[in-house]
Amino acid sequence: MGASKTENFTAKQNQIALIAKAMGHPARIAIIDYLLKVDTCICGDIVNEIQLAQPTISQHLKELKNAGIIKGNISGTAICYCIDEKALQTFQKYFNNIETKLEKKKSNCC
Amino acid sequence: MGASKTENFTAKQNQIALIAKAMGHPARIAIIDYLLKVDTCICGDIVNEIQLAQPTISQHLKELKNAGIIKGNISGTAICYCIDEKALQTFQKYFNNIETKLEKKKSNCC
DNA sequence: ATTATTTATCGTATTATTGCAATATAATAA
DNA sequence: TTATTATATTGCAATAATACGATAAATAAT
Repeated sequence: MGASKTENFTAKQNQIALIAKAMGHPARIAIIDYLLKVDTCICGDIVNEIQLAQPTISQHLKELKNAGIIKGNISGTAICYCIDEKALQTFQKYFNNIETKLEKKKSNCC
Repeated sequence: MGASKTENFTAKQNQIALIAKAMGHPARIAIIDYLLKVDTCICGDIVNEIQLAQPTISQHLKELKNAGIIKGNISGTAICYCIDEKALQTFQKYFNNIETKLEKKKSNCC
């Protein structure tokens, strides 16, 4: 693409967009869902859970990690991934703020 | 890209990813922020607010509309856009669910 | 040391996104 | 009708994302 003109926007806007973008793929939502379901942090059986090739899953994990949504821990030959709450909490705060603003405004164009 | 294999995922996962994807660009976050700031629903001065060409803004508006995040209303030659709360509420529900699950699990891999 | 296991990286084909100039469309105003 | 105004669409170039086969890297087991 033409690169996004990130310099036109605030740091906050770029940060929120980054997290949202990382969540903008069903495979990555499925990974998040799975990590929330299994109470212990799970590594490579995500490949079995989701019908995508191992390199593809690895790539998705990398993007979630870059966005700060998950974190990993080496454990033998495997790597244990789990949710990193910080990014999700940042995003939730943004959403709670949106809801507060929506409640205050009753005007609606349609 | 290779097309996303949406058929591998649940309707819910695809829906959440769709909304997140629409929010995955700082210009679109800026548009949402602006629509929340101006209490009356505003149309084309988004172009003045954000330093991008008019066709680019129009395209971003289209994507937000497709995701159900905003809605528009023809008003003379202008079009009045405003937040459509439904999609955002769907997303927030998903997030509140995540937070509930995170609170219940104290285990952490790192 | 050799082999098995697990995850990451590389290379590449395919498709999607970003951005804008040019142009089209639609409603209003003159 | 002929501008004027506001928004959408088209077309295109540049770049990013998706997916996977092949391969590498790193640890564990034999």
